[in-house]
Amino acid sequence: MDINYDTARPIYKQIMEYIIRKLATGELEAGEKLPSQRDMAQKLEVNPNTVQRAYREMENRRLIETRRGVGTFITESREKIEEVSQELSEKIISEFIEQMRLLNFTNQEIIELVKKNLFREE
Amino acid sequence: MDINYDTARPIYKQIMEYIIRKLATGELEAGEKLPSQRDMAQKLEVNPNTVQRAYREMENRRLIETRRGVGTFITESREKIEEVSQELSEKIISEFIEQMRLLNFTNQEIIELVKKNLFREE
Amino acid sequence: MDINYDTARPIYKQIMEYIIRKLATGELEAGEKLPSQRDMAQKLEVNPNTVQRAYREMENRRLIETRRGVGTFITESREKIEEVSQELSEKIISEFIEQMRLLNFTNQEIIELVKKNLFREE
Amino acid sequence: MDINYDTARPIYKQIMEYIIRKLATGELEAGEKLPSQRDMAQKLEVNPNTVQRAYREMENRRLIETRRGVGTFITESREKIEEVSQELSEKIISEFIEQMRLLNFTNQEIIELVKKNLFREE
DNA sequence: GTGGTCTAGACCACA
DNA sequence: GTGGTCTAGACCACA
Repeated sequence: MDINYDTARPIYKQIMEYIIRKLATGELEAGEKLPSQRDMAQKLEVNPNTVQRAYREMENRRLIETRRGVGTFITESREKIEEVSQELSEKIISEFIEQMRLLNFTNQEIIELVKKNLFREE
Repeated sequence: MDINYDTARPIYKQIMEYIIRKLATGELEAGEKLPSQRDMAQKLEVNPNTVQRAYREMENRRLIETRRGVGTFITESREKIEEVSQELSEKIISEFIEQMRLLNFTNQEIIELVKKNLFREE
Repeated sequence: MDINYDTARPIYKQIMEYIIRKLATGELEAGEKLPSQRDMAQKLEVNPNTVQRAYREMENRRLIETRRGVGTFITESREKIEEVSQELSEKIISEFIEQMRLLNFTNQEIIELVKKNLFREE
Repeated sequence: MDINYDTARPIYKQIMEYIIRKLATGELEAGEKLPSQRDMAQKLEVNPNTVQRAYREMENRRLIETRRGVGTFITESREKIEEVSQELSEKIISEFIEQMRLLNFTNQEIIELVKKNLFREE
């Protein structure tokens, strides 16, 4: 994972999205053990507080569970994982559309612009 | 214009984007006079300092020109306006695509998801 | 005369320096009549208040004299003119040297850099 | 550093030039950490907001990088530092020459006047 | 502890 | 009236 220190995007959110992406793409699975906060911090070269915050927020959303003395685990609930993954992509798409609408682009124009960009980058 | 006071998005950036959007859609034109800082602040119900910061950052980008004692004006350079407008939509689209790619969506899936969302909202 | 609206340099000072330069170079002479504030403002496409301020400051320095109902005149005192002209160039030079010294340039380096720039611009 | 509170020169610009001068003379180097906004403000006896503005403008020019929660650092790019240092002295010299030219001084006269002033001040 | 945003308000410079 | 600078201080986000 590449942490981007320049961007306005907070690091703890980058970590959360990194994990949710891994869930969405199947690289991480239900019940799997996550690296300890300490290890994760070291691996990402990031302050342990920052990892803690990311884990805490994911725990609040019931995406992960911390078992004292044992470690941190992805939830066993596949529904929960599915839900969070969906949420992430839904959010990305709807924010994108909202912003394009503010620029007065029509549906057709939005589709064309997306296509153009998808091809250009190949 | 709707200022969102709750969001993480700083007000001064919201003001900047509001003006850039108006330029992109042609509601504001090259050389046009902007409301004075005080008037804009009153209209948006924010502090004049906040408006000033938005104006100042746009001046640093050469998008607007301020003349002390006179007022604040959109640049005369249509190229500059075009450039900044393009930049805005380019940035929105490429960030969107980048995020979708990270989620392992294929080009085809991205297009389908965009279409689905565009129609659903109608 | 070209007024520069972009610069941080206030217009009224630009007007003052413009007139002092004309005195320094002999284009304007002792006792000569200046354009009325109104005419000057029109010629320079500038707010009459601005011209008034420039005239007022020059009057404070006894460089010009206003005779009510008659007009505004350069002082008759050649010494005064000489003094103000000198002052202007002295000020320009000593501020320049001070700034270069702050950058730790030696006398020799300053002279070399000035020479290089004088030639380059020819 | 001496802040001049009386002058027309804004404090935040004085801070910027102070730092750029330190870069130009090598007292500050690429990658180095700057004092925190609060510390710098206390040291200079100015308001933290004023320091922040100086830092922010330098960040806009990519001269420094700030990381929230971590601190403020000189850019790693030696080229950038070189560029900004050069810019500063270039600007000082060319503005000086421009003003002298307006007073109809010849190249030779400008050089003589500079020399005379450099020696007088010793 | 470190940076970021915002408000309220004073005072100034300029046109 | 219009923009520019600065202070004091609150509150937040992040590491």
